Amino acid sequence: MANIKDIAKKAGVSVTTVSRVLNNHPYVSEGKRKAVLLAIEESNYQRNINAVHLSKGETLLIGVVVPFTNHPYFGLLVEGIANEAMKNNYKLVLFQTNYEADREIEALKMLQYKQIDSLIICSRICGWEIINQFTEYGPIVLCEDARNHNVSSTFIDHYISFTNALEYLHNKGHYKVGYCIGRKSGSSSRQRGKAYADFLSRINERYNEEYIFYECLNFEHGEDVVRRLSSMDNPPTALLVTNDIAAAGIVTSCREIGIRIPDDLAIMGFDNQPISKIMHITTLEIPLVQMGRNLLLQALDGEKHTHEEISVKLIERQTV
Amino acid sequence: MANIKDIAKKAGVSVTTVSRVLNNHPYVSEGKRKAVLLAIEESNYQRNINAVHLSKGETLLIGVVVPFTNHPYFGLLVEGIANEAMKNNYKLVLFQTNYEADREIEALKMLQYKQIDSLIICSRICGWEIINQFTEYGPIVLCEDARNHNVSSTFIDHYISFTNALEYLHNKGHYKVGYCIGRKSGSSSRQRGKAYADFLSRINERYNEEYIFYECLNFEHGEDVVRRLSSMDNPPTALLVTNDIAAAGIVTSCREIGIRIPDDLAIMGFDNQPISKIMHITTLEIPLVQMGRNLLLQALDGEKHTHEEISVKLIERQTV
DNA sequence: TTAATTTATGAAACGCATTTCAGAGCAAGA
DNA sequence: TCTTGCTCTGAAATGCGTTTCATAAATTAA
Repeated sequence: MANIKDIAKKAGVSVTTVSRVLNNHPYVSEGKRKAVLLAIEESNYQRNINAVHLSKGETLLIGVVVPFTNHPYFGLLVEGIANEAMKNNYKLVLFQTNYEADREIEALKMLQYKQIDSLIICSRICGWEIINQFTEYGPIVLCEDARNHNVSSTFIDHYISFTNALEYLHNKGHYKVGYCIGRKSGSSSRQRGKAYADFLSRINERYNEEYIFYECLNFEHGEDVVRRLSSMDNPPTALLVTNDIAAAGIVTSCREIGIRIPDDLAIMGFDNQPISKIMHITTLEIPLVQMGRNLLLQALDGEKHTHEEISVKLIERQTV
Repeated sequence: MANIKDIAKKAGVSVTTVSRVLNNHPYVSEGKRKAVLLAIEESNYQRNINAVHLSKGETLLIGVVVPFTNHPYFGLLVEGIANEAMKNNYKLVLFQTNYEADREIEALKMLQYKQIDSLIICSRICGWEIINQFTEYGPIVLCEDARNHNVSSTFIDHYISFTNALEYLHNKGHYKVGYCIGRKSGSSSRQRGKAYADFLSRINERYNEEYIFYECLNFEHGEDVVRRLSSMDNPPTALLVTNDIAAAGIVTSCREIGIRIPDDLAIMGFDNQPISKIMHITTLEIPLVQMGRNLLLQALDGEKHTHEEISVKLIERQTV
C-alpha cells in the first residue's frame, strides 16, 4: 500500500506538502494541492491512522465505562454519549465492567497508554485512591458528584431527589415506605441511604432493614421483590424504585397476584423511561440522554474541570 | 516520558532486548531480563500503545455496528460480544448508526484505515455492493445469513422460524394472523415477509396489508399497535411480534383496554427476553448472548470465513 | 526604496516499538 | 574433529505521518 512518501514522489513535492494537503493547512499553492490530490486518487492512498495517532498522540477515541451495556439506564446514557460523539467525530470504546474493578482499571490503563483520549465512567467501582492515580494521563469524567476531585462530572443530587420523592409519598399519607436499589455500595446508593435514614427520623419511623431491596436492576427482579413483599407481615405501603424498568416489573407482578396499585402499594419509579409512561408509573424524570451528551462534551473539554448538576422533575401519574 | 530507547540505555542492552522482554520472547538471558525489568520499574516506563499499533499493524480493537445501543435485542447481542471480547483481550468500538448508512460506512472506513482489526455488523443497512468494497481490508462479520458473501456470519433462519411460529398459531386455530416488525427493509424482514406470504397462500388466506405493523421496536410501540388494532373492523386473532419487549408492550396495552390475552388476541414474542418469562409470553427463543459470542470469535478468526446457523426454540407460555 | 510581513516549500527531526538479519558462542551428534 | 543446531544479542530496517525550523519568494507597509 502506498504511503505518504510515495505520494510525495508521485506528485513531485515533499512529504510535508502532502501532509499539509491532507490536513487542510493553508500555504499550499493551488497547483501543488491539485497534484497531490491527483496522486492520492491515482494511488488509492489511505492515510495510516495508527501513524497519525502515534504522531499526534491522540486517537479520537473516548472510553465509556458501564457496568452493563444491556441496561435501560445505561442504554439511555450511552445513547446520549454516542450521539454527541458522532457529532464531534469521536468514536467510543465500550468497557462493560459487570462491576468488576479490574475491568475499570483496564479502561484507566487505556487512558494511561493513550489508546483513548479521555474516559467517561458512568458508574464507578474503583475507589478514588485509584482514580486519582490516573487523572494525570487524560480527562476523566464521572457521572456522580465529584466536585472535590480532579475530574469533571455531570450528576444529579441523589440526596435531594430521593428526599423529594420520599416527602411526596409521605404527603400522600405513606409512612411505611421502602425502596429498591441496584447495589448496596456506590456513591448514589450511599446518598440515597442517607436521605432515607434522615427521612425516617424526620417522620419518627424506625429503620426497617426489610424495607430495603437490593439488586433491583431489571424487569425480572420485580418478581423477587413482590414475592418477598407478599410474605411480609407488615409490608410497606409505598416503594421507591430507583429504576423504572424494575418498577414496571413490580407493577406487573403485583397485578398478577392481586396487589392493587396504588391502593395496596404505591410505586414511584426513577428515570422516566418510556415504559413508565405507558404503564402510568409515577416517576422522577432524569434526563439521561442529555446527561450523556454533557458527559461527552466534558470529556472533550479536557483541561478544565467542570461540574454540572442536573435537576430532576417529579412526574405524577397513577401509581402513587 | 521514557521510551524504549531510554530503557535500553539504562539497562545496558539493546532496544531489541527490551522489546523481547516486553513481549515475552524467549532467548533473553535471565540477567538481562532482570536488568530490563528493573529499568522499566525505575523509570516508570509505559509502552506507547500507538507505536505498537503502528508497528504491528493491529489495534486489538473490534468495531461493533448496531442501529441502537439502547435496545434489548442489541443489548443482549452486545453483551455476548463484550464478554467474549474481554476474554480475548480485545476492546470494542461502538458504532450507533440509527440506521443511517453513512454511520455504517464510517465504521467500514475505520476498518479500511486499520483503526479496528475487524468489524461486526449486527444489523446491516448498506447494500452488499458497498460491504464488498471493504472485505479486503479486514474480517467483516454479519449477523444474518451471508453464505454467498466474502464475510463470516452467525445467523438464524428467519424464514423457518417465522414459518414455525405461524404454523404453531395456525394449529391453535388462528388463521387471521398478523405480525409486528421493526423495519420494512432489511434481510430478516424480507425473509419473514416471504414466510408470511407463503403461509397465507398455504392456508388460503388473503394478504391483508393492515395486519402488518412496522416500527415495532420497543415497549412503547405496543400502544400504537393496540390502538390501531382496536379500531379495526376485522382484527387479527393472533399477532407475531418480532421482539419480546414490544410484545410485552402490546400485552400491557391490551390489558388496559380489556382485550383478553390469549382469548381475544394471541401474542407470540421473539427472543425470550427475561420480560417474556415474567409476563408469561409465549416466545421463540433466540440465544442472543451466545450469538454475540460467536460473532466475536468469528471476527477474531480473520482469514477463514465461516457461517453458523443458530437454531431457535419455541417456548410455550400463556399468551397463545 | 527599505523594512516588515506573509506565503510557500522542503529537509530533517520526532513520535516509538517490532522484526529481520547477521553473527557470536556453545553444546550435542556424527 | 567437524557439522549441525540451538541460544542469545544487537544494528538496522520498517511501519508512517506531523511538525519544527530554515529559507526563499512575494507582498504590503512605511
